[in-house]
Amino acid sequence: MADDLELDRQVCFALYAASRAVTQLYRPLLDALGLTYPQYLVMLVLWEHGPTTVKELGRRLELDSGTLSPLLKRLETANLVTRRRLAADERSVEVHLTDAGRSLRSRATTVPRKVSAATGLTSHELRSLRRDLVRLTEAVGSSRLDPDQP
Amino acid sequence: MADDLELDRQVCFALYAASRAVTQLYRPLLDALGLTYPQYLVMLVLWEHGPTTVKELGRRLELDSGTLSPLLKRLETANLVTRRRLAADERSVEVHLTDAGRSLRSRATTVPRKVSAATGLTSHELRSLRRDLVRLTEAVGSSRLDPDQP
DNA sequence: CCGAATTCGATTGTGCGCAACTCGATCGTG
DNA sequence: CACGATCGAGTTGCGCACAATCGAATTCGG
Repeated sequence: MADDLELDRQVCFALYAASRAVTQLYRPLLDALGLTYPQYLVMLVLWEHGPTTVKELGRRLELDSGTLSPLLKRLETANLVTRRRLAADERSVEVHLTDAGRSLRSRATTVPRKVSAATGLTSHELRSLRRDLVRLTEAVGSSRLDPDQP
Repeated sequence: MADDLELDRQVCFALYAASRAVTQLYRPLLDALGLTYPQYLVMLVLWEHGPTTVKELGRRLELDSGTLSPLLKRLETANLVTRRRLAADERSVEVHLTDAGRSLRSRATTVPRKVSAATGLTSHELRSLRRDLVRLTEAVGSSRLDPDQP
């Protein structure tokens, strides 16, 4: 019905708009570090876990090599990471922080607090929002919608 | 601190991942209609409100002309919309549905129900999630973070 | 072992998002 | 009315996302 199509903009569009708005919030902070938001996510994984294969980055960030390969190439050009093939499995590439990549961490520590303050939500609301979003992502990830089914 | 950087992936990453997961959920349904998700949003506005200027589409969808102009050109090539300058203000371009664009609406009516069913959330949870997302978007939209401020 | 299937990463091509810019139309002020 | 400022679209350039494909390395089944 027409009503369904009007209502449709409610949750899904809200999610789409919120995600872009938050990315915009990060932009000036990350510009100062010379990073984009996806690049920042990669750096977060490397800061937290150390050397990580491309496959593992893809698993943690839910991104594929078509996104990660050129992104990592740009981080390498920026002298923040290096890549090397694993001796144990020459198919795998492990991403390592450079000294510059490691030292960038200290300049990034103020980012999360600024962002969460700007959201205008309490930490309780943020936690509740996160829980719903994770549930949504998990439920949606296991669905394969068929356009011909009801 | 290091802890902050780990926590940072919590809400913001959840939002980023959920948004992409939901877009993936739409993809097979919209592929059957020959639309991308942003194109579908434009069609929703046109189905609901009729002829709309590019500026008004941008206001409703929070997209700028750099995104909308090429998107509308593709919808025009697909024969779903036409564009014409307003006589009253030659700067403005009004977007109109073609007959094919109007008739696509009936094939889109099943999309919202399929998507909301696949989210695995109750309608109450979806409403609560939407409310938080809208608040987040509004709070974030009025913030301009300065990398040099605390 | 050995050939087929799988895995990993990179590449290609398309379509956003968004900043920065251009250009013509319009508006505001003197 | 003149003219500088502003406005609305469009264009350009860059960096994702993601589907599809490729090639090399590895694993698996017979």
